[in-house]
Amino acid sequence: MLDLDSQAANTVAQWNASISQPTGACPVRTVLDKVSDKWSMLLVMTLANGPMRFNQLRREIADISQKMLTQTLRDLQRDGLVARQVFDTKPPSVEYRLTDLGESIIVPFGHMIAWAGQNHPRIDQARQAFDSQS
Amino acid sequence: MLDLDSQAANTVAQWNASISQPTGACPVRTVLDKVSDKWSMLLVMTLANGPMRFNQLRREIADISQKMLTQTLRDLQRDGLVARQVFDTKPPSVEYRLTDLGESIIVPFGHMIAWAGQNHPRIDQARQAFDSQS
DNA sequence: CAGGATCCAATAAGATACTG
DNA sequence: CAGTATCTTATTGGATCCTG
Repeated sequence: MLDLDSQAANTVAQWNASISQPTGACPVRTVLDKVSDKWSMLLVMTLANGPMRFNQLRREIADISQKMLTQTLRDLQRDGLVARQVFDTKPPSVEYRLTDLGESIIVPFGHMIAWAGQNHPRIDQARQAFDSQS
Repeated sequence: MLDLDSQAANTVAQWNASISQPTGACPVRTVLDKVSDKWSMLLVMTLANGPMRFNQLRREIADISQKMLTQTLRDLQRDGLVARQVFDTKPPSVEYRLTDLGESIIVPFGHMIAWAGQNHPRIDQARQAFDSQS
């Protein structure tokens, strides 16, 4: 697979360039921190179905604590992935929606999901083999 | 952009399917845990340049502790992303290399890196805007 | 050289109670 | 409804010492 190899080589090159940057400014880590975060991507994917209000998200996710929901939403807003709109009703209502930037991350994230779907069986198999012989 | 939207829609569909699985068996989480891990992907990318021995990796990465190097390598081996080969010399030498599965994750990971490279400026800008007004 | 075993500090996250 | 504030616990990672 020449195409796979060239993609991989390109990735390695980008990676090498990104790592050699000053600590804390690494753009890759900036993104990976979002992806790796326990709730960020779950929220992004939930909001991919359309704008939602605070307690709506809370019900949708169910096992997220209110603290983590607040905190994760604020971080996503800070990074420009999510927009927050307050409607001055009483009681107040606040709506969250993905920005264009927020929507765009779904695509590369999709490649990870696709890879996960395809290779999860192999990983699972490797784990069982490893665990059974050690 | 119809293509982007259809990719995103497909991703959302895959995601919805994956989440509704029994807790702990979610293939997406399995992969994200690797990606999100502080050292896993750094090791994978380092090994992308070729097989390497334990202390060689240690020097290459420099700021990884011996504990984390051992632990991360074992996890990667358990997941079938890295192969460990012991040469019975004295003192013993152990070589680590990516498996085919390990190499293949570089591709989807590359899409994340590319996204990061393209959108890091926007994220940075959003952060500054957010921080300056709150 | 390639780790194993401990101990300790930092961070992340859950539970709970309260507010405009 | 949409949060804030605080306390406590769980997880992660680093430092250090030891071994075949």
